[in-house]
Amino acid sequence: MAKSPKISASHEPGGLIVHISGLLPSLSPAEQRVARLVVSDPAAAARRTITDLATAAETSEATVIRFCRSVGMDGYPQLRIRLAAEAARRIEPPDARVVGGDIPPGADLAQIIATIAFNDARAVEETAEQLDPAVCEQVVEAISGAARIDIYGAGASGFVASDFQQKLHRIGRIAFYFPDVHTALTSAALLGRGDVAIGISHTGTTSDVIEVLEQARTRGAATVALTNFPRSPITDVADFVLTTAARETTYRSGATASRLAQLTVVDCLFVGVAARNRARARKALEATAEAVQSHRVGANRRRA
Amino acid sequence: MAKSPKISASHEPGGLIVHISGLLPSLSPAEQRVARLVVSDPAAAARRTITDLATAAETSEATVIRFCRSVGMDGYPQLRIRLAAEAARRIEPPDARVVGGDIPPGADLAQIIATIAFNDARAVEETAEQLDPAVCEQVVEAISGAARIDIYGAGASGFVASDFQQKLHRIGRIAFYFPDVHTALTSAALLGRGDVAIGISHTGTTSDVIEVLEQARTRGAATVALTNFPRSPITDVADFVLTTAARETTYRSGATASRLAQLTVVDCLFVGVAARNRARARKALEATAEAVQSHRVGANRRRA
DNA sequence: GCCACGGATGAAACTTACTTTCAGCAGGCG
DNA sequence: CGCCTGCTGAAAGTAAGTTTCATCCGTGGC
Repeated sequence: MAKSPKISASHEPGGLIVHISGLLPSLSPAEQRVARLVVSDPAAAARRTITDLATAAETSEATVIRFCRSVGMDGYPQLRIRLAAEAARRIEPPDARVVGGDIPPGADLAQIIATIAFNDARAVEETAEQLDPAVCEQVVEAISGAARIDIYGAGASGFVASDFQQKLHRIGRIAFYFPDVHTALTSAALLGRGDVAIGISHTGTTSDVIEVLEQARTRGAATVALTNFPRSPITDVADFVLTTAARETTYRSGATASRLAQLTVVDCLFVGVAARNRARARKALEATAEAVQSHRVGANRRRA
Repeated sequence: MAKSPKISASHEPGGLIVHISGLLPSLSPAEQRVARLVVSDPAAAARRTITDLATAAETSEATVIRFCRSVGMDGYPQLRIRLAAEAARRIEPPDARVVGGDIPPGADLAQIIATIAFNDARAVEETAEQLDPAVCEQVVEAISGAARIDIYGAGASGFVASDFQQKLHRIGRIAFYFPDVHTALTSAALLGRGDVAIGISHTGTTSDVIEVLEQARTRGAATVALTNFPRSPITDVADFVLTTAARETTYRSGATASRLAQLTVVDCLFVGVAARNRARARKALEATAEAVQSHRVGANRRRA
């Protein structure tokens, strides 16, 4: 036994494949044939049955088992699983999707999907990373204690504002959203100390939203700005500034990345508020879910 | 695909786990127990023998096999290998953020943010992975050639529907969204061959949306469903099925993950449509951007 | 309320895959 | 030349995976 009673650790930490390659010369001829097959295409080997692999290596099943033991595995099934895992790991990481990049003219849909998803996911992750928990905490506290919450947003950001309003409403907070500037201004004029006003604007330059937020601030409400640009005008009228981290999206992406980033922030605030009073929030959510139940039809189909 | 000449394809190239999550509600109770075990710890499942897994799921081996078939595998060994590969691919996120998991009661805001962002980003990525480009392509083609596009969605999905409508409108496509069922039904009744109707429902069980989509189909329009559950009722009335891959979100997350996933799909379709006629789309977008310019105030501040 | 039906389920029979045993055989050495 | 040693595959044995089938349970029709 040239190979074994040694305490050289059947460790093989990094790569099983590498480990096998290293052991190759110390294996018997028949086992080497098996090893070569395995090393050259681990994924394919993982798919084969032991008989299959034995045949391919022009040897018997017994030899394959011996090979498994030689490389430190308990048996063939274990080897198979390890191989599958190895093979999966060494799959090329996503190709050259330029972050924040444009979509090349010749791109097919699969590429488009990959690029968009990559950028969208990145926007969400990066937004979360740069969010200041301390500021969030303060905003959550303000919202939790507010008598009333006004949320402003125009265009695309209006969707997010509306979403936020709905969320807060569902857990029993008094929140409003106004699709119309004039109504919003009127409402802002009625805010006072103890109320909260939230303005959402990706660019931070939407005059309508800024104006309304400013009005709210004058009246003594705590103002919150949600924007992608920490130095944009909207931040001048905000007590608390929360920023998203969507890279400047090209016109083609439809600005969805910024939308997703905003929604993520909104979700964080929402969950933060809900967490402050679990019992009440849970109850409210269950009640609202119950309410739409009659508008749902039977369950999913079984089988194919 | 035993069910209809549907174009939705048992695709699942990206994530097997995700695929299983989506199918979960369409599985029988015993199979669901198996599925939950598998989803919650794929790596562990891969290590188990079929008998072992069956015991853990408090069921018989036969059910495990049935489960394998239900999710599109040939048998248990194949599932095992795929599972091992999947598990290896997803480099375990360092800390204990349970995917799709609940937020622990004691969590501070920083944890909440991290958890939410992680789940949201994952939903976006996984949705993109399992999207079938071929189906997308067909939908894009249908939209591009449509005389008119109706988009339906209720509640949270209504936001997405509305967003989609606005996007298409911005690049000069004739698209409509109806917040009200009656109006929607009326509109659907006026659709015909060459028109496209798109129904959005996370659960796939929203009767209002299904009803309207069915009406549209009867009138000869091409129907598209966007849902998280590939076997849900809405897919019965759809010519094309597009699925999102948001894991079942806990009540606390406010279902934002599913929203983001839907938006991502919508964005892909939008970009796909826009890419079909770059010049025209670009021009339209520039014109619309121009239009809101007067509602923007001066640039961002420099310095601190 | 009863019955027929269909789907879900696990026990058991069955098949296939994996593992062990063992005898043959090739090469090396006295 | 004969014996030993270690490699090897055939075949036996065991465990894992798969199929079949009887039972059970809920549903809807009469």
